[in-house]
Amino acid sequence: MRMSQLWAPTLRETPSEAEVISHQLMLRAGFIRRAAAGIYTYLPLAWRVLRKIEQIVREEMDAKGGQEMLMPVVQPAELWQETGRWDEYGDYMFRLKDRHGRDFCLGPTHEELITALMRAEVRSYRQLPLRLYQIANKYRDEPRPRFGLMRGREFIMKDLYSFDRDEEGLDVSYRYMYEAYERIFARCGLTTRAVEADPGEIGGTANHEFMVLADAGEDEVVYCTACDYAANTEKAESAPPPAPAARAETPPAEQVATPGARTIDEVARLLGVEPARLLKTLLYEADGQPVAAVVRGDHELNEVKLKRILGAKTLEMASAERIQSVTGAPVGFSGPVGLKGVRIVADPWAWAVADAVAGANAADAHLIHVQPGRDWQADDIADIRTVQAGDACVRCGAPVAAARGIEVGHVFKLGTRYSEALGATYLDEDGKAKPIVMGSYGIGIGRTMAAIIEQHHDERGIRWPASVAPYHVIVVPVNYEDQRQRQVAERLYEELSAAGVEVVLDDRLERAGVKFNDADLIGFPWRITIGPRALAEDAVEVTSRDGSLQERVPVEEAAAFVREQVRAALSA
RNA sequence: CGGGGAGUGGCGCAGUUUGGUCAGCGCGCGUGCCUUGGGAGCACGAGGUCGGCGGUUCAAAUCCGCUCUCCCCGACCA
Repeated sequence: MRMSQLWAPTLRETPSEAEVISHQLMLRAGFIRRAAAGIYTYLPLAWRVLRKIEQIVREEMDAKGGQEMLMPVVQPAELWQETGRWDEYGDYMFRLKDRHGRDFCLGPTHEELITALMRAEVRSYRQLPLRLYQIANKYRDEPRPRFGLMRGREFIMKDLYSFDRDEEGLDVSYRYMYEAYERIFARCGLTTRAVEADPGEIGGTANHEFMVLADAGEDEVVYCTACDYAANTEKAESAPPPAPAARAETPPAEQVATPGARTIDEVARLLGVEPARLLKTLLYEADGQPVAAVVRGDHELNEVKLKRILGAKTLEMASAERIQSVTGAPVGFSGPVGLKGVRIVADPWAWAVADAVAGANAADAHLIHVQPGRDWQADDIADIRTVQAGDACVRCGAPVAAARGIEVGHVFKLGTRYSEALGATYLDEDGKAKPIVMGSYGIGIGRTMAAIIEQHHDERGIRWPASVAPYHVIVVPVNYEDQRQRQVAERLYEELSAAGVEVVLDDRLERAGVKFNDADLIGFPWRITIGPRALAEDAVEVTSRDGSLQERVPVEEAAAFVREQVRAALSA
């Protein structure tokens, strides 16, 4: 490809809409353009990268017995009504009606459709297992599209569904996918970490998220510094508090005035005690019912955990009015002592504070010398706090670390939730109809591209790993109008093309600086520079974008040399 | 949805407080000359219903009302 022909509209300035580096660079390097919020056109360079990622995904899916297919984007409402997700999805789903007024949606995922397919087609255990996948657009009307391709409303996803006879079969499919994912992301040049995750609404027994560690990540993960425990913070477990020593005598609880002190910090400072001695009491409404969650003053409540423990469909913080009516005190003075008509959930660490300070449920007052069991009771004592860096690992006790992550893949054991809802059964050897045991495995293709950029860039632009680079090499004659330079450039371009190397010739009549900057911005892994300095010795300069290579190579050997570099990198 | 911010040539922005020589700057774009090792220089030039609708006024980018879109912070997910 000649640069004069390649449509890569690079921008000198960063469009103001872009917040994270991958989004900025994709815009600036001429990879994508926005069509609407969260909806993008992939320009030629991006499409080449996406196709390469897809190809890696295909190869690894096929290697694990996956078979590619393609399902419709437009899906009938009936299937979604059968599983109840037509209502559950709410505004999240793009909906439309056909000319007859029948309801459809743009598929946000394909469990319903493919399970209905299995229901219609699979009769016998002899037809199982099946692992079917597609790479297709998904549609989710995100409340807040963000960060370019990181969170779009239309996005490309690989989704594979496994269908097995039983749990053992599912275990095999799951392990296959897990292994395939590790290979896929490694081949894309990504450093990922598989973490345990909250299954959310989809349900199921086990699931892992594949996280790319990057500052731009929307998730937080914690991982053990010693063992291999790693989990999404929303699900990560805390090690329980050490068993209390012989319980010291706590003086009787006593109310003290704390005028205006509402926050943990304010109360701690006013009373001269550590935040860890305080009880933080947060009031929520779970499915409309008031709930008090008690965590230690220096801990954070984890709403996902609380929601799961309560088994609630909705969970939101109570309004100031609600708090006033439930506790009899304004916001900032709630405490578990004497709370009536409220379900109290206490974190074990809060429950373990023997001589605590808590809100008095009265304006401008707190209680000191509060003792669990004596002064207050909990309806549930359960892990509801957010793990923090430095906490003891739940598995081995070593300190855990925290990092931000981008979720690029998610593997789920679904079990029989969908097959039962939709009646997808097979006849087993014993002649009995049994629900198919399912798994679901997604990879965000566009998000993977964004994540690669997050992990591979510098101040000049993108630094594509060779495996997914839109092109491998750019040939840059410093001055294309110079006869000699032009001849050498054209020759190398042809030799490399003939050798199967994906090469771009920058034949534009631009100044060298412009060409170098575009090359760095777009991120070609290798550059061959043809200029008077090296040419005086019948040589050209070969450099790699990551800075690891910088060599003067004779013109005669240049094509072979670069071809070998590319070959070696691709087979690595 | 709640809270904040922004819509002015392709991109980045000024101008809005205090209506009236405010349709302006930089980059980009076109033509010519010149130049060619890290986004050169000179000259000429094209390009904007100031997001939209409606009001106030002699006069609106500027004031008022409505509306659309986008971005950022909180609850979801590949």
